[in-house]
Amino acid sequence: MILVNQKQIARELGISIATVSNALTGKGRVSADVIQLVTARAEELEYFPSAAGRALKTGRSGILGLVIPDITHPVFPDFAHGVETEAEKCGYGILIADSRGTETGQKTAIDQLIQRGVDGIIIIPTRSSNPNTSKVPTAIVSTPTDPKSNVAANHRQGGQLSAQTLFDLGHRNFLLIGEDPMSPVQNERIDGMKDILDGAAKFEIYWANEEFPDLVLKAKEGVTACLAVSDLLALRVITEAGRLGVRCPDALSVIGFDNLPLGTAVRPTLSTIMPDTTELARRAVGYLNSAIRQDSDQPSSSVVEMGIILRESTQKITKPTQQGD
Amino acid sequence: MILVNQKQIARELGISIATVSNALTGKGRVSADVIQLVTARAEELEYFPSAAGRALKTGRSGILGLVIPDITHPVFPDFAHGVETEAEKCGYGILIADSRGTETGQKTAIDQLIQRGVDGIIIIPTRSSNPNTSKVPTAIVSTPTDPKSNVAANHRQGGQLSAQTLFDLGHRNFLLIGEDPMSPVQNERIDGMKDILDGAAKFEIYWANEEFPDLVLKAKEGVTACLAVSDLLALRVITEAGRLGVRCPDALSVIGFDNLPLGTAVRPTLSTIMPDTTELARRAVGYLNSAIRQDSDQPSSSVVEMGIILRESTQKITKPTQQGD
DNA sequence: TATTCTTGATTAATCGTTTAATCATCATAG
DNA sequence: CTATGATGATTAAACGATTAATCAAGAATA
Repeated sequence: MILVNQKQIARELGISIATVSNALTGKGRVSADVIQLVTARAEELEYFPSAAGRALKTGRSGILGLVIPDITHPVFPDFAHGVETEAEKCGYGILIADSRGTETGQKTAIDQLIQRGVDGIIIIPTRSSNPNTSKVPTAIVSTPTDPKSNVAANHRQGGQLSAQTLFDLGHRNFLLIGEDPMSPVQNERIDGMKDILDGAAKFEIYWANEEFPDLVLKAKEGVTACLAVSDLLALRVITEAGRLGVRCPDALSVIGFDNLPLGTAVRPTLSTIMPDTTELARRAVGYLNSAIRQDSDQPSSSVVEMGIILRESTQKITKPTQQGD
Repeated sequence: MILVNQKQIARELGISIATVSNALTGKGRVSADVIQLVTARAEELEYFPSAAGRALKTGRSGILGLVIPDITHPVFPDFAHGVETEAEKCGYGILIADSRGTETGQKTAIDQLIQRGVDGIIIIPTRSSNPNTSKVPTAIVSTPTDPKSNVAANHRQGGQLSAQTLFDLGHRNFLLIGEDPMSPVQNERIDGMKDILDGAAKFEIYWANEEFPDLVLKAKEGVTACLAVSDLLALRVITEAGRLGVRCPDALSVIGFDNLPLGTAVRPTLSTIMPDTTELARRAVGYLNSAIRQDSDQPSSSVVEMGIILRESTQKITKPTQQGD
């Protein structure tokens, strides 16, 4: 397999290398027929410009770095997919690096990427970390309350959507379930729920890492709806309820977050609040792209609204809420 | 931010560029004190060798490509994580490309990666496709029955493990549930189950895409165990059973595949057959690495055994099987 | 006819690193 | 005292693409 480069094309056609380059990139002054000739020959020989050669001269590698705290986090695949397709549209490839959730891991991941010559980096930061972003354009995908965030999903609005939807279905006695009270994302979701329910309905908050509610007891107390901060948690609620004889959605409506694949596998299928990861990815890449090109008219931060997918796990309340204990 | 390169270090120390390069790579003949001097100065200036410059000269980019049919496939994250950590150990970065499950997508993804100068490619091929592997070293991660496969998980043995485990718990009347009868992976898993059960127990096979079994009826017919080819399917079985009043695991033991995160969220928690994706990734990278270095003593194909994780969804049979219908 | 413009192509330098070839210096051996 | 070697450093040529500067030749203008 002989390596085919511009030199070879130039030699075969008896012209200079510069003309080949100009013909292929359409930059200098080249006659139409020479362009024709060169592109045809390049096609025949299956010529691909050398990434290294081009990068060296232009100082741009055409590669973006993607730093994620935990590749196994369920939100990641959709996001990565979006980043990848959007990046491709802009002519970029995606180099992934896992920060393993630690701040030092994040630092080395970023350094690695810079070392490999990426043109820019998309970072989903580990909790409350301060990624060093001086050496290369950066897009930070975090939460709306994070001041460093460039792109974020509106978790709070998602929480509002979650609560409002079930409120509108007639529910007035809620269980709000988070997992980790230290998680900013989960707290924002819970805050959004509270925005709607405060003063308008009865509700209790549980953090599953600390204590999981007794669903039978809660049902007896009049709870008819459960708002979970994640689909995994919602799944736990549904199945726990099922085994305890609290029928879902007849006796208990449940809604989750993130639109995981499990949502269509579980019975009843799971209603969920869905961050538009594709849009998130588009904005992150778009932001980064114009940061690289130094388009200064770029918004410093944008927030993506969440949507809802209604399935079987949520339904209109069937019996009036027992307001008493 | 001034770009710091070997030239600058050389100028500052009043020595030649070649000496700087030699000192840093330890290749030519350089006195110990000069090495000391150069490395110290490089450290101070935070010098990083230019990936482009090095790649151009050496013809190696230090980057591996990873082609996956569907980034949202639940097995992917673990695998990608393994590939990434293992690659880093060997000094490689990982460029991901999504083939979108189509053969043309796969072809363009591979071309893209080659164009970007990757040193090798790991491919999880789309169904029964023939990835063109001529231009660059390739490791194909497929199934043991795929003749092109270099690394594979032993799905059949996994199926055997699944069936044997429940057989050993006393079950004699099985439901085998797949999703897509066209999937090689699922068929191999089912074949493995049949290896154990054929002649030793009663069993029926259902493909959920075509028809989902009536679990109440099946329970009445004496079925006590359900072997699903994926955790998602197992989840559906568990929750479907739950809603129909077939108690799990008391009346029905269920086991899945892939060790998805949902397995610990669902109640009862889900027993599962687990492909060792970390090991798979290690072997894929290892294979590719030695293919790149042209170590010819490389096994052409290796198969990774599957393991099992026992949780609550499987248990010893409580009542004797009703053999008759 | 001499001059300027335009067009199309070539030269040569450059990006940062590696590496073969060369050179200078000094020590050792003949 | 000269030849040989070893050592440590330098020169210069790559790698492949891009691009500013230059050049040649024909067309248009004065």
